[in-house]
Amino acid sequence: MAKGSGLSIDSDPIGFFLNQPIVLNSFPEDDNNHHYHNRNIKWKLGAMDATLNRSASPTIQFPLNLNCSHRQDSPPPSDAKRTVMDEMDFFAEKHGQDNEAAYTDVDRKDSDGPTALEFKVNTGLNLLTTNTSSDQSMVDDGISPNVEDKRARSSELAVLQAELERMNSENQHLKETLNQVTTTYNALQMHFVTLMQAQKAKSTEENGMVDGKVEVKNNGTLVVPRQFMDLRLATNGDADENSMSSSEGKSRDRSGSPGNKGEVMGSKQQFGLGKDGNSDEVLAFDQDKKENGSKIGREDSPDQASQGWSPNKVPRFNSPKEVDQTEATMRKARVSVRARSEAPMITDGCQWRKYGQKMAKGNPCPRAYYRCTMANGCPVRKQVQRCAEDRTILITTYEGNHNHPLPPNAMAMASTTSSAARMLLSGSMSSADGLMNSNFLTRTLLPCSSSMATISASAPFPTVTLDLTQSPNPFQLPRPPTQFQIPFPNPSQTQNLATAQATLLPQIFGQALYNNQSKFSGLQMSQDMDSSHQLGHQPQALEMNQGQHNSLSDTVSAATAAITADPNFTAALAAAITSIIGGAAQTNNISNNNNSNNNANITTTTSSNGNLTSTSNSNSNANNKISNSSLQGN
DNA sequence: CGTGTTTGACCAGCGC
DNA sequence: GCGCTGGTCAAACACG
Repeated sequence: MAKGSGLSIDSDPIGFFLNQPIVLNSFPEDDNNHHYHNRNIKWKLGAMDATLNRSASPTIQFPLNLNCSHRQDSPPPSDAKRTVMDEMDFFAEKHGQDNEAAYTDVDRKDSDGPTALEFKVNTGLNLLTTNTSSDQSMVDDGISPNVEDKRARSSELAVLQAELERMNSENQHLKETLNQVTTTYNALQMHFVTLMQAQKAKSTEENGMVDGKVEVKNNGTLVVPRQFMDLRLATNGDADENSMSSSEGKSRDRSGSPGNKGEVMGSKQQFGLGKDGNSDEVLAFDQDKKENGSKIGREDSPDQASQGWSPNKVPRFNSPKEVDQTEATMRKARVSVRARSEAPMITDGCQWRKYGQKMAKGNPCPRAYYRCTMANGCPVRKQVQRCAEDRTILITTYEGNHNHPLPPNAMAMASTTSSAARMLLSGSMSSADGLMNSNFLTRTLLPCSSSMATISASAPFPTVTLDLTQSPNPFQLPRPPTQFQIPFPNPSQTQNLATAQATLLPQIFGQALYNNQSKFSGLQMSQDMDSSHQLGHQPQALEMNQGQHNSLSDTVSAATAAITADPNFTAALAAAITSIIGGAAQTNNISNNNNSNNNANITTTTSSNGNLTSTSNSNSNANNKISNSSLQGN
């Protein structure tokens, strides 16, 4: 099996081009949609400015503005109503009907009239008119004794202004995000085109896309690699990947000339994405390998491979500060999946190469280290270790995001881990406090606390543990009581069970969004659209529900975004879980479903020991030496 | 022969 | 500085 070089990824050149990290990218795929967002943003900005201006004006009545500003829940206005309404509705794109109800009184009045344009202009005027009754009294009363009212209004006005400013900044942020997405989208589109062309020309040409320089001589098009890089850098997810990969610093240095490698790596990594099936790119990679003189297995192409995932390592990327920070954080984020499995590893759809094994303190079972080999520079690593307490439980800890397309059956786990990691990071980013992470997740995932996702704020890196093992046997999970138990289908094989369960997690996260459309509908829409576009068509995705699959990663990303932004996400998540509980069985096409009682638990706890739950004391003397025994014990 | 695994050695961070 | 530990490297080995 040629690992690095070819694999079978070729089968799906483009389909999985979008990985979690790029999720947002898809969103603009639909031109209409894209434009739509742009418009919204502009509108919102414009409206806000207008509002501010108005507010400045002595004649304007703020109450009206206020109404507008609070209409976040309202849906996107029809074109006729765009003006002020849009401002509020940026997030509520989907809620068509609600909008109507949400419109301010003023708007309603205006809306009565068919004239759309007038609204815009009149909004201010209307305000006057509208408020007239009350306000005018005030104005007229300039003479009136209600000076206090004026003061109250002025103070209110100040508040509103502050609010507006806040929203303005928010809009700015959104705008930037949109730009990124747009950029990404363009890049992807270009890449897609390139790939298509490459496919055609493939047989005849082995063009030299070496290293980062993808000179598309033959195709006459783009600098594919670069675009990818941009993509990844541009998007959030990217940061993850980059960060992960970049983190590998030190060890690499050891093996190879650090200087050059670092740079080379950078470019290469990005190319890693290129593997999507473009044989050309793959070849390029191989060449790189040879040049580097490293084994294939060692993807060490100095780049990524070397970058161990050890938290200590310092990112070498030249990426922007932001990225660095993000990387630093992402690098540390880990997602641990506890699953009951007899197999040495749970099937997550990815290809892994074992690069180490050693005894870990506190666990008689050796810990195995794996590296993703689906792409040369894929920074994803995972540790597999059996639970000391219950050897039937396999603990798989993932770190990093794949920088390459994933097969359908790998998407589930990847999405799950990615989303969990992002959630974790989202919390950390906002709080910048490790402890906050746990709190955040606790709040988010398990408002009530408990056992499905375990968050460890201790340890060098934040870790989220998704516990998919809930067993009927009480002893097996010496864990806190389960708060949410999501009935997962019960595949006949334990291994599948783990995967299957993991598959649903993203849905849960994503579902929260759906239940919280008022703010995240925008993302959702994009996702939905994406799912149908996703650069590609992913024939392979057929195994799972296609739509489900396609939207999976997107949904996860959106969920992450939601978590980050929405303080009320907990409620949304709870609702999502509730809904999923009802429909999980149907939505998930996991075969062999039985109605058994297998449940997946998300536990929120803080382990003192780092990641996984504190295993007992069994053998504290474990040396670093690797024992060949038995991780794979079965 | 190519690929993946094993495993002793090495390195870095951390606590004492 | 020392020891412990986690993580990775890379030569040797195994396998098809």
